[in-house]
Amino acid sequence: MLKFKPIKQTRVSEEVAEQLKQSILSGEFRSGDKLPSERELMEEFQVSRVAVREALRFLEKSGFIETRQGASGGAFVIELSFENLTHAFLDLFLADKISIPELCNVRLLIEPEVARLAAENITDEYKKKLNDILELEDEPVKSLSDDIDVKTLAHGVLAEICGNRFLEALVKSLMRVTRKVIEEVNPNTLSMHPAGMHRPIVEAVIRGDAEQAAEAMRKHAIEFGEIMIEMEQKYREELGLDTIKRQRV
Amino acid sequence: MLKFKPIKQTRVSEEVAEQLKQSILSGEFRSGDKLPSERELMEEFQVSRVAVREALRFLEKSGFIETRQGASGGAFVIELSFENLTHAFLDLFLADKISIPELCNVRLLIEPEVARLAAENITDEYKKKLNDILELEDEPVKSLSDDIDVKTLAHGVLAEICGNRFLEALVKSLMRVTRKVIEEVNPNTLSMHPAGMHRPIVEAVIRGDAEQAAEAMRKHAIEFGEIMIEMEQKYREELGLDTIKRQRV
DNA sequence: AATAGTTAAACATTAGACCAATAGTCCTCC
DNA sequence: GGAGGACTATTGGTCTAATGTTTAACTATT
Repeated sequence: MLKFKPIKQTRVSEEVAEQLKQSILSGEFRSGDKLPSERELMEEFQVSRVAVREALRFLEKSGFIETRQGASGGAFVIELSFENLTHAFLDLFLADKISIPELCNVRLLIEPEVARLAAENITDEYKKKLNDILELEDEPVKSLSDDIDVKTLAHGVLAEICGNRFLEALVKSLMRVTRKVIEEVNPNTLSMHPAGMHRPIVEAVIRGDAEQAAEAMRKHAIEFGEIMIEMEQKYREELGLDTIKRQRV
Repeated sequence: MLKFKPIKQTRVSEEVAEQLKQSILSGEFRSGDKLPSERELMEEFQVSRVAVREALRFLEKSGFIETRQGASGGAFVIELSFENLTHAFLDLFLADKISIPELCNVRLLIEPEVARLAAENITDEYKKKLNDILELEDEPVKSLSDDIDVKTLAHGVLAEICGNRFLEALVKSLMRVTRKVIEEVNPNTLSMHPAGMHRPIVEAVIRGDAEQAAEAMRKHAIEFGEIMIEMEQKYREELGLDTIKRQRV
């Protein structure tokens, strides 16, 4: 009894994209390198330029390359970032596959651990940076955007300190999503919480007190979560939507 | 002094994609609906067919639509899944932006909490399902693939029970990445750990014992992490690569 | 020396044609 | 009357060729 393999029907552009992706991942092309021009690729792969372009768009959306127009332009390999992670989170959120409480509870789970690790791995260099952040946070803010920038900074730096790049990417992505949510739901309010609210966390990290850092972050995350949930309920009331049930970890 | 706004230069296909995406997110097109054909969209947007196609490829890659060929084919809106999340994780991994220890440590952080929540939210219906899983795990396995399938099942169901769709998506994505890593690094070994190893976790969840469930999962995650790290080191030795330093949470 | 114009390389977009897959219709031949 | 096959229309997939746009480097002019 012969067993036939099903014909896999793939798009030309997908095969091209796959080969290029492998080339990049294998190190044949490194960050900063320029891929061959569309016309060269077209000859090499023996496909039309349209196919090459679709493949390049795919790689671009995946975050592997960027394309520049004009002379000395082309497709350049770039360092893969966690941009895609952020987009994936954001899309899930926009499509109502994730709610604000669910988002906040995940942050509540992750961020205290990040603070704990940061306290354990803190270096003198980062101590200085954290001190600068404390000063920044005490200054009066001008706009919501600036405010979020500063508030974001503390979490981001802690994530960098924690020594786990995966956690770092997760935290930074979650922060960006949170930011987008705030901007959409509450674009007019200047600030939702008093200045210097990260002080207890940051100070504990600087001291190297892991337990205290985790506990302070936990408190902060809970408080922040409450604010977010309230904010959303008010928003939904304004729009006449159903309010949703609270959920806690 | 007049202030000019810089000309925003966006690709045609991106604008088309953006408008279509908004239409989908706003509910104008729902899951299962068919978007207009490429030729219709081309007339409506007043752009070329190539531009429309690039936009559709983007939406397809983002997980919003799928395209079918032939008569009564076209671009159909589908339910957004966490597929993208998985790809984002996997790409970061393939590009060496995430290591196995980092991955395992994140799982070690998340999964015990999932087990705890599952124990708190367990229903009779899921109790039955978990009992079935226990039976399945006791059976002898035939292939690595089947083995992973079964092992994966327990984690996945717990994630479903936990009541936080974001956590569920994260856990399932992390599992898929883990699976890919195992398949790449250790394609020949049948099983890495004894059958029925999820029993303590699942039983605790069925009992509704949150603390015990979390603790059992923690133990399992640590054990599993050790195995993964060993497996990788052996793999790297075989290939003559540098071994990497252990890292723990 | 600074500015303005020119050119060439590369991506961006368009138009039109043809191929391939698929569902429905119709038609012929038992 | 029914089954199988041929035909057709629709729709995505791909290709070719031409033109537009952007950019950097070069050149000429004042």
